[in-house]
Amino acid sequence: MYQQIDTYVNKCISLSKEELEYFHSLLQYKKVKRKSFLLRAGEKCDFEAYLVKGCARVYYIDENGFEVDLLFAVEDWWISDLASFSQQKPATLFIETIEDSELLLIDYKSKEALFKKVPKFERLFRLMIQKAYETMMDRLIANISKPAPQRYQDFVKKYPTIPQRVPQHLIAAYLGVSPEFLSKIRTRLSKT
Amino acid sequence: MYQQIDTYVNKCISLSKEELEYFHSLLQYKKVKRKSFLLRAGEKCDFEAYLVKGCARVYYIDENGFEVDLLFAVEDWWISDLASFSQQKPATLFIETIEDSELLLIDYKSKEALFKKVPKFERLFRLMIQKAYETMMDRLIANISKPAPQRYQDFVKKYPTIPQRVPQHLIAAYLGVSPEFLSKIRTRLSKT
DNA sequence: TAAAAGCATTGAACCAGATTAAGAAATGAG
DNA sequence: CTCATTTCTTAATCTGGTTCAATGCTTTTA
Repeated sequence: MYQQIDTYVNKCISLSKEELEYFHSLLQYKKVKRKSFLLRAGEKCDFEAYLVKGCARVYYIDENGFEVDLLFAVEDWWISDLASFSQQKPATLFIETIEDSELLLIDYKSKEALFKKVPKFERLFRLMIQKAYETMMDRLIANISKPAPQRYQDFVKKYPTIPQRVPQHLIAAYLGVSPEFLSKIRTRLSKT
Repeated sequence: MYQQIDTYVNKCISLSKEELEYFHSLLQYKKVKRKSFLLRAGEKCDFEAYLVKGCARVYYIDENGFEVDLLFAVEDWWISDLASFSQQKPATLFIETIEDSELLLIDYKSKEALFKKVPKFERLFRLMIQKAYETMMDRLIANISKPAPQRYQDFVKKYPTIPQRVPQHLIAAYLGVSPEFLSKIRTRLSKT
Protein backbone atom coordinates (compact mmCIF):
# COMPACT_ATOMS: atom_id res chain seq x y z
CA MET A 1 0.00 0.00 0.00
CA TYR A 2 2.73 2.50 0.90
CA GLN A 3 5.46 0.99 -1.21
CA GLN A 4 4.86 3.25 -4.18
CA ILE A 5 4.92 6.52 -2.25
CA ASP A 6 7.96 5.35 -0.26
CA THR A 7 9.90 4.81 -3.47
CA TYR A 8 8.85 8.28 -4.55
CA VAL A 9 9.94 9.90 -1.29
CA ASN A 10 13.20 7.97 -1.23
CA LYS A 11 14.35 9.49 -4.48
CA CYS A 12 14.81 12.83 -2.69
CA ILE A 13 15.44 12.17 0.99
CA SER A 14 16.42 9.13 3.05
CA LEU A 15 14.35 8.21 6.08
CA SER A 16 14.53 5.81 9.00
CA LYS A 17 11.87 3.17 9.48
CA GLU A 18 10.31 5.21 12.31
CA GLU A 19 10.19 8.38 10.28
CA LEU A 20 8.58 6.52 7.42
CA GLU A 21 5.98 4.96 9.70
CA TYR A 22 5.19 8.33 11.21
CA PHE A 23 4.72 9.70 7.70
CA HIS A 24 2.34 6.84 6.84
CA SER A 25 0.31 7.51 9.99
CA LEU A 26 -0.49 10.99 8.69
CA LEU A 27 -1.80 9.82 5.33
CA GLN A 28 -5.43 9.14 4.57
CA TYR A 29 -6.32 6.58 1.91
CA LYS A 30 -9.16 7.40 -0.45
CA LYS A 31 -10.70 5.50 -3.34
CA VAL A 32 -13.04 7.29 -5.75
CA LYS A 33 -14.96 6.66 -8.97
CA ARG A 34 -14.22 8.52 -12.17
CA LYS A 35 -15.75 11.99 -12.53
CA SER A 36 -15.55 12.54 -8.79
CA PHE A 37 -14.74 16.03 -7.60
CA LEU A 38 -11.94 16.15 -5.06
CA LEU A 39 -12.23 19.93 -4.94
CA ARG A 40 -14.43 22.71 -6.28
CA ALA A 41 -13.57 26.42 -6.47
CA GLY A 42 -14.89 28.18 -3.39
CA GLU A 43 -14.26 25.27 -1.04
CA LYS A 44 -11.20 25.22 1.16
CA CYS A 45 -8.59 22.78 -0.10
CA ASP A 46 -7.36 20.87 2.92
CA PHE A 47 -5.24 18.26 1.22
CA GLU A 48 -2.26 17.51 -0.91
CA ALA A 49 -2.94 14.22 -2.61
CA TYR A 50 -0.53 11.63 -3.98
CA LEU A 51 -2.09 9.69 -6.82
CA VAL A 52 -1.47 5.98 -6.29
CA LYS A 53 -3.59 4.85 -9.21
CA GLY A 54 -5.83 6.48 -11.80
CA CYS A 55 -5.96 9.82 -13.53
CA ALA A 56 -7.21 13.29 -12.57
CA ARG A 57 -7.19 16.83 -13.81
CA VAL A 58 -6.76 20.20 -12.12
CA TYR A 59 -8.50 23.07 -13.88
CA TYR A 60 -9.67 26.62 -13.66
CA ILE A 61 -12.94 28.13 -14.89
CA ASP A 62 -12.80 31.79 -15.88
CA GLU A 63 -15.54 34.45 -15.70
CA ASN A 64 -17.02 33.32 -19.03
CA GLY A 65 -17.20 29.68 -18.03
CA PHE A 66 -14.19 28.83 -20.15
CA GLU A 67 -12.08 25.96 -18.76
CA VAL A 68 -8.27 25.95 -18.59
CA ASP A 69 -6.63 22.64 -17.70
CA LEU A 70 -3.55 23.10 -15.57
CA LEU A 71 -2.50 19.55 -14.93
CA PHE A 72 -3.25 15.98 -15.85
CA ALA A 73 -2.09 13.79 -13.00
CA VAL A 74 -1.39 10.09 -13.35
CA GLU A 75 0.30 7.60 -11.03
CA ASP A 76 3.02 9.17 -8.89
CA TRP A 77 1.82 12.80 -9.18
CA TRP A 78 0.70 15.16 -6.45
CA ILE A 79 -2.42 17.25 -6.79
CA SER A 80 -3.75 20.17 -4.78
CA ASP A 81 -4.78 23.80 -5.00
CA LEU A 82 -1.58 24.96 -3.40
CA ALA A 83 -2.59 28.58 -2.88
CA SER A 84 -5.74 27.48 -1.08
CA PHE A 85 -3.96 24.78 0.88
CA SER A 86 -1.00 26.76 2.10
CA GLN A 87 -2.85 29.95 2.88
CA GLN A 88 -6.01 28.18 4.05
CA LYS A 89 -8.19 30.32 1.82
CA PRO A 90 -10.97 29.39 -0.67
CA ALA A 91 -9.87 27.42 -3.71
CA THR A 92 -9.91 28.86 -7.21
CA LEU A 93 -9.36 25.50 -8.85
CA PHE A 94 -11.37 22.37 -9.53
CA ILE A 95 -9.95 18.87 -9.18
CA GLU A 96 -11.80 16.00 -10.82
CA THR A 97 -10.88 12.39 -11.50
CA ILE A 98 -10.84 11.19 -15.10
CA GLU A 99 -10.56 7.51 -14.13
CA ASP A 100 -11.42 5.52 -10.99
CA SER A 101 -8.60 6.50 -8.67
CA GLU A 102 -6.79 5.76 -5.44
CA LEU A 103 -5.14 8.51 -3.43
CA LEU A 104 -3.14 9.22 -0.30
CA LEU A 105 -4.02 12.55 1.29
CA ILE A 106 -2.23 14.67 3.84
CA ASP A 107 -3.99 17.62 5.46
CA TYR A 108 -2.59 20.98 6.53
CA LYS A 109 -2.10 20.25 10.21
CA SER A 110 -0.47 16.91 9.51
CA LYS A 111 1.90 18.44 6.99
CA GLU A 112 2.99 21.12 9.47
CA ALA A 113 3.41 18.45 12.16
CA LEU A 114 5.47 16.41 9.73
CA PHE A 115 7.76 19.35 8.97
CA LYS A 116 8.23 19.96 12.66
CA LYS A 117 9.01 16.35 13.54
CA VAL A 118 10.96 15.45 10.38
CA PRO A 119 12.40 18.63 8.85
CA LYS A 120 13.81 16.65 5.95
CA PHE A 121 10.33 16.72 4.46
CA GLU A 122 10.59 20.48 4.12
CA ARG A 123 13.31 19.75 1.60
CA LEU A 124 11.24 17.17 -0.27
CA PHE A 125 8.35 19.55 -0.69
CA ARG A 126 10.66 22.38 -1.67
CA LEU A 127 12.16 20.25 -4.42
CA MET A 128 8.72 19.12 -5.55
CA ILE A 129 7.40 22.63 -5.91
CA GLN A 130 10.63 23.74 -7.54
CA LYS A 131 10.10 21.19 -10.26
CA ALA A 132 6.47 22.20 -10.66
CA TYR A 133 7.61 25.80 -11.00
CA GLU A 134 10.04 24.96 -13.77
CA THR A 135 7.38 23.01 -15.63
CA MET A 136 4.94 25.89 -15.31
CA MET A 137 7.56 28.33 -16.60
CA ASP A 138 8.34 26.16 -19.63
CA ARG A 139 4.64 26.04 -20.39
CA LEU A 140 4.23 29.79 -20.17
CA ILE A 141 7.15 30.30 -22.51
CA ALA A 142 5.75 27.74 -24.94
CA ASN A 143 2.33 29.37 -24.85
CA ILE A 144 3.77 32.75 -25.62
CA SER A 145 6.33 31.85 -28.22
CA LYS A 146 5.29 28.63 -29.95
CA PRO A 147 2.38 28.04 -32.33
CA ALA A 148 -0.27 25.51 -31.33
CA PRO A 149 0.82 22.58 -33.55
CA GLN A 150 4.30 22.74 -32.03
CA ARG A 151 2.83 22.86 -28.52
CA TYR A 152 0.72 19.82 -29.26
CA GLN A 153 3.65 17.84 -30.59
CA ASP A 154 5.79 18.80 -27.59
CA PHE A 155 2.97 17.74 -25.29
CA VAL A 156 2.61 14.32 -26.89
CA LYS A 157 6.36 13.82 -26.76
CA LYS A 158 6.60 14.83 -23.10
CA TYR A 159 3.54 12.90 -21.93
CA PRO A 160 3.10 10.04 -24.41
CA THR A 161 0.60 8.14 -22.24
CA ILE A 162 -1.75 11.04 -21.53
CA PRO A 163 -3.50 11.33 -24.91
CA GLN A 164 -4.70 7.73 -24.49
CA ARG A 165 -6.23 8.45 -21.11
CA VAL A 166 -7.57 11.99 -21.44
CA PRO A 167 -10.29 13.18 -23.88
CA GLN A 168 -9.03 15.39 -26.65
CA HIS A 169 -11.05 18.48 -25.81
CA LEU A 170 -9.39 18.55 -22.38
CA ILE A 171 -5.98 18.47 -23.99
CA ALA A 172 -7.13 21.41 -26.10
CA ALA A 173 -8.07 23.25 -22.90
CA TYR A 174 -4.59 22.46 -21.58
CA LEU A 175 -2.82 23.75 -24.66
CA GLY A 176 -5.00 26.84 -24.82
CA VAL A 177 -6.73 26.18 -28.15
CA SER A 178 -10.30 25.36 -29.13
CA PRO A 179 -11.18 21.65 -29.50
CA GLU A 180 -12.04 22.27 -33.15
CA PHE A 181 -8.62 23.65 -33.88
CA LEU A 182 -6.84 20.79 -32.12
CA SER A 183 -8.81 18.40 -34.28
CA LYS A 184 -7.63 20.28 -37.35
CA ILE A 185 -4.05 20.21 -36.15
CA ARG A 186 -4.24 16.45 -35.74
CA THR A 187 -5.62 15.77 -39.19
CA ARG A 188 -2.97 18.06 -40.68
CA LEU A 189 -0.20 16.24 -38.83
CA SER A 190 -1.46 12.78 -39.78
CA LYS A 191 -1.43 13.74 -43.47
CA THR A 192 2.37 13.96 -43.52
CA MET B 1 23.50 47.21 4.32
CA TYR B 2 21.77 44.03 5.46
CA GLN B 3 18.81 45.70 7.09
CA GLN B 4 16.60 45.38 4.04
CA ILE B 5 17.18 41.69 3.44
CA ASP B 6 16.82 40.98 7.16
CA THR B 7 13.39 42.56 7.19
CA TYR B 8 12.51 40.44 4.20
CA VAL B 9 13.73 37.21 5.81
CA ASN B 10 12.06 38.05 9.11
CA LYS B 11 8.63 38.10 7.54
CA CYS B 12 8.83 34.33 7.12
CA ILE B 13 11.16 32.91 9.75
CA SER B 14 12.67 34.22 12.99
CA LEU B 15 16.39 34.00 13.50
CA SER B 16 18.90 34.53 16.29
CA LYS B 17 21.62 37.12 15.94
CA GLU B 18 24.19 34.40 15.27
CA GLU B 19 22.09 32.75 12.60
CA LEU B 20 21.58 36.09 10.92
CA GLU B 21 25.28 36.87 10.98
CA TYR B 22 26.11 33.50 9.55
CA PHE B 23 23.63 34.19 6.76
CA HIS B 24 25.27 37.56 6.05
CA SER B 25 28.69 35.93 5.89
CA LEU B 26 27.51 33.83 2.94
CA LEU B 27 26.28 36.76 0.88
CA GLN B 28 28.31 38.55 -1.74
CA TYR B 29 27.62 42.20 -2.44
CA LYS B 30 27.65 43.36 -6.05
CA LYS B 31 27.04 46.72 -7.67
CA VAL B 32 26.50 46.94 -11.44
CA LYS B 33 25.63 49.49 -14.11
CA ARG B 34 22.42 49.35 -16.13
CA LYS B 35 22.42 46.96 -19.10
CA SER B 36 24.82 44.60 -17.35
CA PHE B 37 24.31 40.90 -17.88
CA LEU B 38 24.23 38.89 -14.67
CA LEU B 39 23.64 35.75 -16.67
CA ARG B 40 23.51 34.56 -20.27
CA ALA B 41 21.96 31.34 -21.56
CA GLY B 42 24.62 28.66 -21.80
CA GLU B 43 26.54 29.79 -18.74
CA LYS B 44 26.06 28.03 -15.42
CA CYS B 45 23.99 30.10 -13.03
CA ASP B 46 25.74 29.93 -9.69
CA PHE B 47 23.70 32.48 -7.76
CA GLU B 48 20.39 33.47 -6.39
CA ALA B 49 20.40 37.23 -6.10
CA TYR B 50 18.42 39.50 -3.82
CA LEU B 51 17.89 42.90 -5.40
CA VAL B 52 18.71 45.60 -2.87
CA LYS B 53 18.31 48.46 -5.29
CA GLY B 54 17.58 48.88 -8.97
CA CYS B 55 15.68 46.95 -11.59
CA ALA B 56 16.39 43.87 -13.69
CA ARG B 57 14.70 41.48 -16.05
CA VAL B 58 14.83 37.73 -16.55
CA TYR B 59 14.09 36.60 -20.07
CA TYR B 60 14.20 33.78 -22.54
CA ILE B 61 15.18 33.87 -26.22
CA ASP B 62 13.52 31.26 -28.43
CA GLU B 63 14.86 29.58 -31.59
CA ASN B 64 13.74 32.50 -33.75
CA GLY B 65 15.42 35.11 -31.59
CA PHE B 66 12.12 36.17 -30.11
CA GLU B 67 12.35 37.41 -26.50
CA VAL B 68 9.94 36.45 -23.72
CA ASP B 69 10.25 38.40 -20.49
CA LEU B 70 9.59 36.24 -17.44
CA LEU B 71 10.16 38.66 -14.62
CA PHE B 72 10.82 42.28 -13.86
CA ALA B 73 12.56 42.47 -10.52
CA VAL B 74 12.72 45.59 -8.40
CA GLU B 75 13.81 46.14 -4.80
CA ASP B 76 13.14 43.13 -2.58
CA TRP B 77 12.89 40.53 -5.34
CA TRP B 78 15.03 37.47 -5.91
CA ILE B 79 16.39 36.61 -9.34
CA SER B 80 18.04 33.48 -10.70
CA ASP B 81 17.72 30.77 -13.31
CA LEU B 82 16.46 28.27 -10.82
CA ALA B 83 16.68 25.22 -13.06
CA SER B 84 20.30 25.98 -13.82
CA PHE B 85 21.13 26.88 -10.25
CA SER B 86 19.57 23.92 -8.50
CA GLN B 87 20.63 21.29 -10.99
CA GLN B 88 23.96 22.94 -11.76
CA LYS B 89 23.34 22.73 -15.48
CA PRO B 90 23.64 25.37 -18.25
CA ALA B 91 21.22 28.27 -18.04
CA THR B 92 18.45 28.80 -20.56
CA LEU B 93 17.68 32.29 -19.34
CA PHE B 94 19.23 35.73 -19.57
CA ILE B 95 19.35 38.17 -16.67
CA GLU B 96 20.09 41.81 -17.40
CA THR B 97 19.82 44.95 -15.32
CA ILE B 98 17.52 47.73 -16.51
CA GLU B 99 18.86 50.29 -14.02
CA ASP B 100 22.11 50.62 -12.06
CA SER B 101 21.64 47.99 -9.38
CA GLU B 102 22.91 46.60 -6.08
CA LEU B 103 22.59 42.93 -5.27
CA LEU B 104 23.32 40.34 -2.62
CA LEU B 105 24.26 36.97 -4.08
CA ILE B 106 24.39 33.53 -2.56
CA ASP B 107 26.03 30.65 -4.41
CA TYR B 108 25.06 26.98 -4.52
CA LYS B 109 27.51 25.66 -1.96
CA SER B 110 26.72 28.44 0.48
CA LYS B 111 23.01 27.84 0.14
CA GLU B 112 23.41 24.14 0.85
CA ALA B 113 25.64 24.93 3.82
CA LEU B 114 23.03 27.38 5.05
CA PHE B 115 20.29 24.75 4.83
CA LYS B 116 22.46 22.32 6.73
CA LYS B 117 23.38 24.72 9.51
CA VAL B 118 20.04 26.58 9.73
CA PRO B 119 17.26 24.33 8.41
CA LYS B 120 14.71 27.10 8.90
CA PHE B 121 15.99 28.59 5.65
CA GLU B 122 14.70 25.54 3.84
CA ARG B 123 11.25 26.75 4.85
CA LEU B 124 11.93 30.31 3.68
CA PHE B 125 13.01 29.18 0.26
CA ARG B 126 10.11 26.76 0.02
CA LEU B 127 7.66 29.55 0.72
CA MET B 128 9.42 31.85 -1.74
CA ILE B 129 9.24 29.36 -4.58
CA GLN B 130 5.67 28.50 -3.67
CA LYS B 131 4.67 32.10 -4.17
CA ALA B 132 6.59 32.29 -7.43
CA TYR B 133 4.77 29.16 -8.57
CA GLU B 134 1.37 30.66 -7.85
CA THR B 135 2.28 33.83 -9.71
CA MET B 136 3.46 31.81 -12.69
CA MET B 137 0.24 29.79 -12.70
CA ASP B 138 -1.92 32.91 -12.62
CA ARG B 139 0.03 34.24 -15.55
CA LEU B 140 -0.39 31.07 -17.58
CA ILE B 141 -4.14 31.14 -16.95
CA ALA B 142 -4.33 34.81 -17.92
CA ASN B 143 -2.34 34.19 -21.09
CA ILE B 144 -4.64 31.39 -22.13
CA SER B 145 -7.98 32.85 -21.19
CA LYS B 146 -7.78 36.64 -21.23
CA PRO B 147 -7.35 38.97 -24.21
CA ALA B 148 -4.29 41.22 -24.32
CA PRO B 149 -5.93 44.51 -23.22
CA GLN B 150 -7.23 42.83 -20.08
CA ARG B 151 -3.79 41.33 -19.39
CA TYR B 152 -2.20 44.74 -19.74
CA GLN B 153 -4.65 46.37 -17.35
CA ASP B 154 -4.18 43.59 -14.80
CA PHE B 155 -0.42 44.00 -15.10
CA VAL B 156 -0.53 47.74 -14.47
CA LYS B 157 -2.84 47.23 -11.53
CA LYS B 158 -0.65 44.52 -10.00
CA TYR B 159 2.69 46.27 -10.61
CA PRO B 160 1.89 50.01 -10.77
CA THR B 161 5.52 51.12 -10.49
CA ILE B 162 6.94 48.89 -13.23
CA PRO B 163 5.65 50.71 -16.32
CA GLN B 164 7.55 53.80 -15.20
CA ARG B 165 10.80 51.89 -14.92
CA VAL B 166 10.63 49.40 -17.76
CA PRO B 167 10.45 50.20 -21.49
CA GLN B 168 7.13 49.41 -23.08
CA HIS B 169 8.40 46.90 -25.62
CA LEU B 170 9.70 44.77 -22.76
CA ILE B 171 6.31 44.81 -21.13
CA ALA B 172 4.91 43.67 -24.45
CA ALA B 173 7.37 40.78 -24.40
CA TYR B 174 6.18 39.96 -20.89
CA LEU B 175 2.51 39.99 -21.82
CA GLY B 176 3.14 37.99 -24.98
CA VAL B 177 2.12 40.58 -27.58
CA SER B 178 3.99 42.59 -30.19
CA PRO B 179 5.16 46.07 -29.14
CA GLU B 180 3.03 47.57 -31.91
CA PHE B 181 -0.09 45.98 -30.56
CA LEU B 182 0.61 47.09 -27.00
CA SER B 183 0.97 50.62 -28.28
CA LYS B 184 -2.43 50.27 -29.98
CA ILE B 185 -3.96 48.91 -26.78
CA ARG B 186 -2.69 51.90 -24.85
CA THR B 187 -4.05 54.51 -27.22
CA ARG B 188 -7.39 52.68 -27.27
CA LEU B 189 -7.54 52.65 -23.47
CA SER B 190 -6.57 56.31 -23.11
CA LYS B 191 -9.42 57.31 -25.40
CA THR B 192 -12.08 56.22 -22.88
C1' DT C 1 -30.89 -2.39 -26.37
C1' DA C 2 -32.52 2.08 -27.16
C1' DA C 3 -32.08 6.70 -26.15
C1' DA C 4 -29.34 10.19 -24.54
C1' DA C 5 -25.31 12.35 -23.73
C1' DG C 6 -20.72 13.29 -24.68
C1' DC C 7 -16.98 13.51 -28.14
C1' DA C 8 -14.59 14.32 -32.56
C1' DT C 9 -14.63 16.11 -37.20
C1' DT C 10 -15.36 19.44 -41.01
C1' DG C 11 -16.26 23.79 -43.34
C1' DA C 12 -17.41 28.77 -43.73
C1' DA C 13 -17.19 33.29 -41.85
C1' DC C 14 -14.84 36.06 -38.89
C1' DC C 15 -11.47 38.41 -35.63
C1' DA C 16 -7.56 39.30 -32.42
C1' DG C 17 -3.24 40.11 -32.93
C1' DA C 18 1.22 39.57 -36.03
C1' DT C 19 4.04 41.54 -39.51
C1' DT C 20 5.99 45.01 -42.25
C1' DA C 21 7.35 49.50 -43.05
C1' DA C 22 8.00 54.24 -41.98
C1' DG C 23 8.46 58.17 -39.37
C1' DA C 24 8.43 60.78 -34.78
C1' DA C 25 10.00 61.33 -30.22
C1' DA C 26 12.80 60.53 -26.38
C1' DT C 27 17.12 59.37 -24.21
C1' DG C 28 21.93 58.95 -23.13
C1' DA C 29 26.92 59.00 -24.18
C1' DG C 30 30.60 61.72 -25.62
C1' DC D 1 24.90 70.45 -26.98
C1' DT D 2 24.43 67.13 -30.44
C1' DC D 3 24.45 62.91 -32.81
C1' DA D 4 23.30 58.05 -32.46
C1' DT D 5 20.56 54.88 -30.58
C1' DT D 6 16.62 53.31 -28.50
C1' DT D 7 11.83 53.69 -27.96
C1' DC D 8 7.09 54.64 -29.38
C1' DT D 9 3.39 55.33 -32.72
C1' DT D 10 0.43 54.75 -36.85
C1' DA D 11 -1.40 52.42 -40.75
C1' DA D 12 -1.97 48.58 -44.28
C1' DT D 13 -2.04 43.91 -44.91
C1' DC D 14 -1.99 39.20 -43.56
C1' DT D 15 -2.76 34.84 -40.66
C1' DG D 16 -3.39 31.60 -36.77
C1' DG D 17 -6.92 30.53 -34.40
C1' DT D 18 -12.08 31.25 -32.92
C1' DT D 19 -16.98 30.74 -33.48
C1' DC D 20 -20.91 28.78 -35.21
C1' DA D 21 -23.33 25.16 -37.18
C1' DA D 22 -24.05 20.64 -38.94
C1' DT D 23 -22.97 15.58 -38.97
C1' DG D 24 -21.50 11.13 -37.43
C1' DC D 25 -19.36 8.49 -33.87
C1' DT D 26 -18.83 6.52 -29.11
C1' DT D 27 -19.96 5.89 -24.49
C1' DT D 28 -23.10 5.83 -20.71
C1' DT D 29 -27.15 5.05 -18.53
C1' DA D 30 -31.93 3.66 -17.98
